[in-house]
This record gives sequence, structure tokens and C-alpha cells, in this order.
Amino acid sequence: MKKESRKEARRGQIIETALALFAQKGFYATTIPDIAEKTGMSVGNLYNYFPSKEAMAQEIIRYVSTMLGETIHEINESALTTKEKIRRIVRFYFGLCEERPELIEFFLRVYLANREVFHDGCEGMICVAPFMTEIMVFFEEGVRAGDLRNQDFFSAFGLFMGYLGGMAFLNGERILPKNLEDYADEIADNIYGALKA
Amino acid sequence: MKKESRKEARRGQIIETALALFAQKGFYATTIPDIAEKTGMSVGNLYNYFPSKEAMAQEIIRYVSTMLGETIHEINESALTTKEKIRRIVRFYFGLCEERPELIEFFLRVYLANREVFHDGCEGMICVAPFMTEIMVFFEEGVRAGDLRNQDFFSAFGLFMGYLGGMAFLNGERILPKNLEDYADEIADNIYGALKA
Amino acid sequence: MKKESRKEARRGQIIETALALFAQKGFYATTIPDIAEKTGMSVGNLYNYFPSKEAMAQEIIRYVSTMLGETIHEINESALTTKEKIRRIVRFYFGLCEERPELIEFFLRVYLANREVFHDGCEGMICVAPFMTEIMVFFEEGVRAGDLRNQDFFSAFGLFMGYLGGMAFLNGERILPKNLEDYADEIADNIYGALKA
Amino acid sequence: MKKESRKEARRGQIIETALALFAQKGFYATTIPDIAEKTGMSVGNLYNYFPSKEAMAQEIIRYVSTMLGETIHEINESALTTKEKIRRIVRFYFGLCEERPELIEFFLRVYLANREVFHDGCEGMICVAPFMTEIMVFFEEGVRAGDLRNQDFFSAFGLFMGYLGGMAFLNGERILPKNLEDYADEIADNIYGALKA
DNA sequence: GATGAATGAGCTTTCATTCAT
DNA sequence: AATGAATGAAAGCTCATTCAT
Repeated sequence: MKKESRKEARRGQIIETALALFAQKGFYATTIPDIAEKTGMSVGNLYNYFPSKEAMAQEIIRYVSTMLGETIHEINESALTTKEKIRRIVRFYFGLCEERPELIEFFLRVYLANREVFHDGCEGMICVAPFMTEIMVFFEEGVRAGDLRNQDFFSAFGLFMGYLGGMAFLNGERILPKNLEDYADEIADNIYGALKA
Repeated sequence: MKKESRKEARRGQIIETALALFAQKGFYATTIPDIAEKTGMSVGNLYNYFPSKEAMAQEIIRYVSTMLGETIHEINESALTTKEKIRRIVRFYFGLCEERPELIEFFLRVYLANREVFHDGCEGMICVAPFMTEIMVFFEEGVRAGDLRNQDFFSAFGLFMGYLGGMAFLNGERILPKNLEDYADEIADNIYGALKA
Repeated sequence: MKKESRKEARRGQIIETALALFAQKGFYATTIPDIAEKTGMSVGNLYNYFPSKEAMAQEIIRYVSTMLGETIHEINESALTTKEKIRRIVRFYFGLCEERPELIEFFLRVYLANREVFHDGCEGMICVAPFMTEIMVFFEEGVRAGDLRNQDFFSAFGLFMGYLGGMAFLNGERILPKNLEDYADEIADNIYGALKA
Repeated sequence: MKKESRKEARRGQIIETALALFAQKGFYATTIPDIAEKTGMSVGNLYNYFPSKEAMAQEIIRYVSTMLGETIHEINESALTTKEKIRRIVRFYFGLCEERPELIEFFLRVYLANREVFHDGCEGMICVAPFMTEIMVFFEEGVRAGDLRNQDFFSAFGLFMGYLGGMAFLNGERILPKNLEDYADEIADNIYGALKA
């Protein structure tokens, strides 16, 4: 129906706007009036779409997690070697850091840092499950293929995502001497070196 | 001087209190009255020691960075192998996560996440230099000793700190199945595997 | 006309719904969306029937006053003794407290308490005249019949309605040890005892 | 101590101001900025004295109830006949309606009408106990002295307070033809007539 | 140095009302 | 008649910071 899709489109606009602002200025330093102004709608109307500022942030993390999860899902389903999959994931992640830095910044600076905002509604890792799941699948398939050492999942996960997140952070701080994407292969090698069987 | 040292002691108390609160509740959810109450002094008097809430956070990150840097300095100066040094650093970091989790949480959740708070006064990595420098020294000596591959420093740094930070985060979220310290050796091996010559 | 009567029916629905909500939650805690939802119509459409929230409340008090007035009118017209009429009025009032508590609660908690809402449009006692008039008639006929003392009308009115309202209030607060209707005869006696010639 | 008493005095000022405004405009139509302006202090400072608007209203009802209770206590302790005590209570009540109408209006229009405001903190009749208790004492002593019929307390209470409240209400609406105090003796007689043994 | 009352701007959220469809 | 998205003013409340004492 026309009406429904228009409302959905509006929701999408709000999410994208809020995502950009939260990523740039942080959750607390972004005000509802900020979001209203940038969306071009009134403060009151925002509340016709989301019941609270927190609910907006929670919707955004689900949105980000789903986007990340979808691409990694595709990589998982491909017929590549584990080593090559790592390379693809790293390149994808770093590509995103260049093209849609808001997604990564939101993840690192809003979701990971402001626990209290996600406490009710995103308990545990629910809101981030689509992404987590795919990383899990990647790792398990690598082990099953005999390419990766069968170690504790969280140790592998911490390496993988901590490493990528750390680089994204340094890139965001503009202290890397090179372009982030130029690190991709070296880093993929480091990860493979650490996890391989 | 007596007076000076008493004032310094008070400053130290405030820093420790604020550190604990910021780490626990976040920068924005911690109020100046919260800090005053927990320190046992008045709100007004706090401003005789620090000119603003931001200045307190900046002082804290310098304090944390110095503490971390000192221990890593000692490890750097020891006559251990690079592999063993990695193990020591990992154990020290994870030990801190258990014993003084505020330090790590502050670093991860306040310093890394709230850019705007540290924008004026902690530009670049100034406030975190004591720690960064020692990690740099560790890496350069490892390379010079022929133990580590001579790759871009930031790539190595991102691996090391991203990995440890990621594990600390997962531990803080209480989603690790094992005790953090039980991961130490496995993780030290992973790091060494990734960086070795 | 068909159209007219349908519109009237709708108005009636809205009045009953709003009456129930205002009585239950109070004038200010009841929102237009609340009323719209419970009526099953849209917010906008409500404004095709009533120009404002205040106008709705005013319409309701006229409606309530008319309903009360009609029954008292019947009692006035009957051939009963004054003492028996009092008994009937008290029973009728307490019966209403059980069967349609909204009417009484609206009167006590919305009309009597929120002066500002009825200021423009219900000045003085206009909106409540149908009810007041019948009480007046009852009293005058009681005096004319020689059953009641010829005292100031308002003094008698205050006794009668204050007493009944007070009991209705206590009943609404659920602090009466007995069922409200069990008090009816005792109270009718008290009133007669106070007013009789 | 100076400080303590000054703070208490301020609290008193706020209570008196808020009482006047609530009585005049109602709880919801009175805003915190209204109270701040009339008190001559800032909005923020009000919250150094009371944690919320509701808490202010609750404090006020305790204050009003205590004042009323004290005077009735004195009347109870006097050596007057029951009939004379009734006369005194009625006169005192009507006198208050003239001199401090806010007290009575607050009781009738704010406390009795806005249940939700007093729900948490004034459950049952706690906040109004000092007043209720004295009315209870009056009634019990009247029965013991053989002056009053031994009927259900609530029936007698409803008569007494409903009657007085009703007259106060009519007076507040300015529809009484005579001065309220001119009704006092007539009304005291009515009450005595209704309750006497 | 120490206190904590005082300030006031700013926050999130609500809601009666309007109006394009 | 009917819808419900949109408006915007205003509400209650918070809190970093100041300042008279």
C-alpha cells in the first residue's frame, strides 16, 4: 500500500539521519532537535515513528548488524578458501570504513560503549545476532575444512573483530600513515597466521 | 611542601572516585554531585581541583595511560624473549581486567567512545602517549631482535591492542565461557603467530 | 433525517467513551488519542464532532446533569411523602454509584475539581441546571407540604448533595466497610432528621 | 543552626506559594515555572527542595491536614458540649474558608479530585490522617457522652465533611446569596439534628 | 579551602490541534 | 466524513557551573 511504504521510507530516512549524527557526535551529544532538524521534520513527529531516543539507537544497531551480516553471509556461501574468505571479509570491512564510516563508528562508539542505552531491548547480543552468527559460521566452517585451529570461538572472535575494530578506530582518529585499505592484505595475513591450523 | 602534598592527595582521591564512576556508569550518566558524594566533599570544592568535568576525564586518561605504560616499560627492560614478553603483557592486561577493571573499562568505554570529551586537550594521542610509546618500543625491539616481522607498526598495534581490548570487552559483557585469564596463553600464542618473523 | 441521526449516534458514542475515560483517569491524563482509540475512530474525525477537548467535557456534564435531573423529576412528580422521596433519591443516587459510577465520578472529580475547563461555556451552574432545578423543586415542595423547615435553600442543598457526594467519594476510595447501598436508609434518615420541620 | 532554619523557611515559602497556585489553578494547570516565578527562585532550585511536582502536592496535603487537625484537637480537648463543639468546628471551618481559602480549595479540588497524584506516597488516607483522626475522636466522644447516636462512623463523617465541603464549594463558586459564616449556626443545627441520639 | 544553594539553558517527551489526502 | 502524519509550544526535570558565605 502507498501509505505503508511511505511511512517505511520515512522511518528509513530517520534511521539514516540519526545513524549519521550518533556516529559523528555520540549518543548523548546528539539531541532530538538535532535529528529533527537534519531530517527536516518536527520534533513531535519523530515520536510518531519511534517511542524514544533509545529505541532509535536500538533500531539502528539492528539495521547495522543486519547489513554487515548479509555481506558476510554471501562470503560464507561462496566456494572460496578460508584464507581468501578472510581477505574478503577484511576488505569488505575496510571498504565500509571508507564508504559508510557511520556504520562502523556507530558500532564502535555508540553500541559498544553505551551499554545502558541498549540494556532494555538489546540484552545480551540479541540486536547484533545477525552479524555474530555469520562470524560464527565462518569460523566453524574454517575449522571443519581443516584450515583453522579448533580453539575457543571467543578467542578467535576477539582476535578478528578486535583487530578490525582497532584498525577502524585508528583510521577514524586519522593517525594511520597509510590508507586503511592498503593494510587489508597484511592484516588478513596476520589473522590467518594467528588462526590457521 | 605539606600543603602541596595534601592537595595532591585530594586530587588523587577525586581521580580514583571519578574513574570508578565514569567506568561504571559512563561519562554522561555520571554527575558532578555523584562524584562529590562518593568523594565525601562538596560539589563546589571539586571545582577547586579541576576546572571542569571534561578536565577530570582528561586527567584520568593520562593517569591510566601512565600506569599501563610503567608496567610495560618494566617488561620491555627485562631480558625476556619477545615471545615471553608478549605472554607477560597479555597476562598483565588480563590481570588488570580482573583486579582493576575500572582502568580498562574507562579506556574502552569512556576514552575511546567519547571523542568530543577529549577533543580539546587530548588531541591526537597525546594523553595516551606514555602507553603507546612503550608498545612501540616493545615492537621495535622485537623486530630488531629478529623475532618479529618488520611490518607497519599500526598494523601490529591494531592487532595487539584490538585483540586485548576485544577480549576485555567480551569479558565485561560476561559472555565468555571461561575466566579471562585462562585465555592468556592461547591469545599470546595467537599474537605471536600473527607477528613473528 | 437519516444522516442527522447517524451523526447524533456517533456523538453519543464519543460522549460515553470520553465520559468513561475522564472519570477513570481524569481530564488531563486522558488524551484525545485515548478517546479516539477507544471510540474506534481517528483523532482527526473527533474534531468533526467537537471543536475541542474542553467542549467535550462541557457536553458531558450537560448530559450527566440531564440524566440525573430526569429521574429526580419523576420522583418529584410522584405522590410520595417527602420522607419517602428523600429515601428514593438517596437510593437512586447510590444505585447509580454502583451501576454507572462514571457519571458520579465525572461529576465529583472532573466537573467539581477542574474549574478552568468549564470556565468558558459553563459559567455559574448553567451546565448543571437541569439537576439543580429538580433538587430545588423537591425542596420547595417539601417546605410547601409542611414537611421541611423553611431554611435557606443552599444550606439544604449543601447538606443533601454534600452528604451524598461525600459518601460516593468514600465509596470510590474503597474505604467504606459496608456496601454503599446498605447505608441508604440510615443516610436518608439523617437527611430527614436535619431538614424536617 | 542558621543554615538549617533558613532552608526550612524556604521550604515553607515554596509550600505556601505552591498551595496558593494549586488551589487557584489546579494541579495540572499550575506549572513548575509558575511556581518558580511566584516564589522568586529558579526552576532548578525548586528541585533542591522537592524531588517532583507530585512530592510538593503531597507535602502540601500533609501540611493542610496537620493544620486542620490541630485546631480540631483543641476543640476536642475543651470541656464543651457536643452541640457546642459542632458549632465551633463549623465556625472554624467556615472561618478558614474566608481567611485561608487556599487550604480548603486545595483539599477539595486538588487532593480529593486528583487521585493519581497522591497514589504513591499518600496511599489510603495516610497524608490526611491527622485531620481524620480528630474527626473520629470527636465523634466517638460524642457517642460516649450519650449525645450522638451510635451509627456507622463513615455515615456520620460523610454527613459532616460532605456538608461542610459542599458549602465551601458553593461559596467558592460565589453562588451563595449570603456570607458563608452567616450559615454557620443553621448548618451546625442541621448536623446536630441529623446525628443526635 | 570548603560549602551547597542557586542559576538557567537545555534535555526528552507529550499532546491538542490542524490539514493534505 | 474520515484519516493519521505533522506541527510546535510547552511541560517536567537535570545538571555543569558559579558564588556568597
